[in-house]
Amino acid sequence: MKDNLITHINKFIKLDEHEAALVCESIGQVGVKKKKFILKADEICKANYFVSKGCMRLYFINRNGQEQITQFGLENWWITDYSSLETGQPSIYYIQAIEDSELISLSKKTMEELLLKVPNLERYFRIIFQKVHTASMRRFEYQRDQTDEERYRHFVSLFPEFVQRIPQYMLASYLGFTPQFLSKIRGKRIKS
Amino acid sequence: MKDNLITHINKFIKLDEHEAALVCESIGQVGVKKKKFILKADEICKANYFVSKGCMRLYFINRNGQEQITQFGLENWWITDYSSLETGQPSIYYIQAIEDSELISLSKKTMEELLLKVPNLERYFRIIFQKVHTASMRRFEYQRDQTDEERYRHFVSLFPEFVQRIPQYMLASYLGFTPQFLSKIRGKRIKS
DNA sequence: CCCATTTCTTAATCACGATTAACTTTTTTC
DNA sequence: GAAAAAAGTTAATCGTGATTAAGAAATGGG
Repeated sequence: MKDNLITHINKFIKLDEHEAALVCESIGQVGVKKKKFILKADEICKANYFVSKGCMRLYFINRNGQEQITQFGLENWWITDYSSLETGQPSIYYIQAIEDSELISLSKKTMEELLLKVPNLERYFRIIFQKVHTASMRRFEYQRDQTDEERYRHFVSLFPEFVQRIPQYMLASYLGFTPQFLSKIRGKRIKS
Repeated sequence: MKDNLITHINKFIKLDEHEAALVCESIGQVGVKKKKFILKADEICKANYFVSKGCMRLYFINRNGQEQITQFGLENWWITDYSSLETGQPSIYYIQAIEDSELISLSKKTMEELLLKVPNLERYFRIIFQKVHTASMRRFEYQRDQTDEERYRHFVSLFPEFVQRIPQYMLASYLGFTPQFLSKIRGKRIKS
């Protein structure tokens, strides 16, 4: 499983054997069963998690008591609450497994040490964050340029297989509307 | 003006004299008058820009022909369309000066060369992107947890001085609603 | 295989904020 | 300092998607 991360890193930078070994020493492996949490609100987020298998979700509870999914963590994605991880303040987020998953964990402290031992990894994480930022901008564009219905249809056209993997109410939450509305949209589709 | 960038970098990492000199050699300076553009839609974004003085805005035109501001670039912020910059594809964005501004530009090619000469900068940009990502998440939370009116009042309470610096229609666009609606909100406030 | 829980559907009513349009005020330009 | 352009206001109407509620279907655990 640790190989997945090494492989991923090697897509962006070149690690020599020694560096790869250092990375492997520093990281932990966690198996998470479906519906189990690795972070809950009011806890302090301890690590950054690389999803090597399965699927996670990051969400918070809004003031109406509804879950607001802000991110899915699929294979080869990092997932965490950076805000809590960086500041050491309690998180408002929950991170939960949608499927039985395998994670690689990298605690804040270990990450700092590892970055000193393998400075090359700064480049890896710089590239990852840059990609994440670009994706955020893209998502923002859609949010501003499309109606909820269009955004749903667009998402389905982009990720048809992923849509099958998760309950619809999670997709509705991620896209920013209610399950009832999603059901309404889908109802239309069948009738036409 | 180049000093502003060096100072900013030194807040996060330590550059020695030689490295600072290399950075200064690599970057360009641009003065931009109010309302002038450094990027327009359909152009390819050539550089990343550090705002050392003034204020910029990043926006695109949505399908209804309205400007959608996605980001302001204040002093000590980087601003660019990373998507176009990375892929070399035409941008959909405009980057325009809201005030007379001073920018430091770093072209893609030069940035790549500079990162090889001063690997330490990978860390700087990693940290910057991580901060940007955290800010995006925060913004997303507000988007999902507050009504437009609440988001406006919250923004004003966080950045009262900035709100004075920009036209209201730009703030409305940034916050994702119409100038008319903003006007309505403000009307309420005065009456109470 | 059955009961409990989770997920999805349908429909009626409601509210936030968009749209349209006309007008006022402020800022810029010459 | 006058004319033009840009920015802000107000009000009436409209539409998207929320809310509420009740029931149907699917899934899962023992």
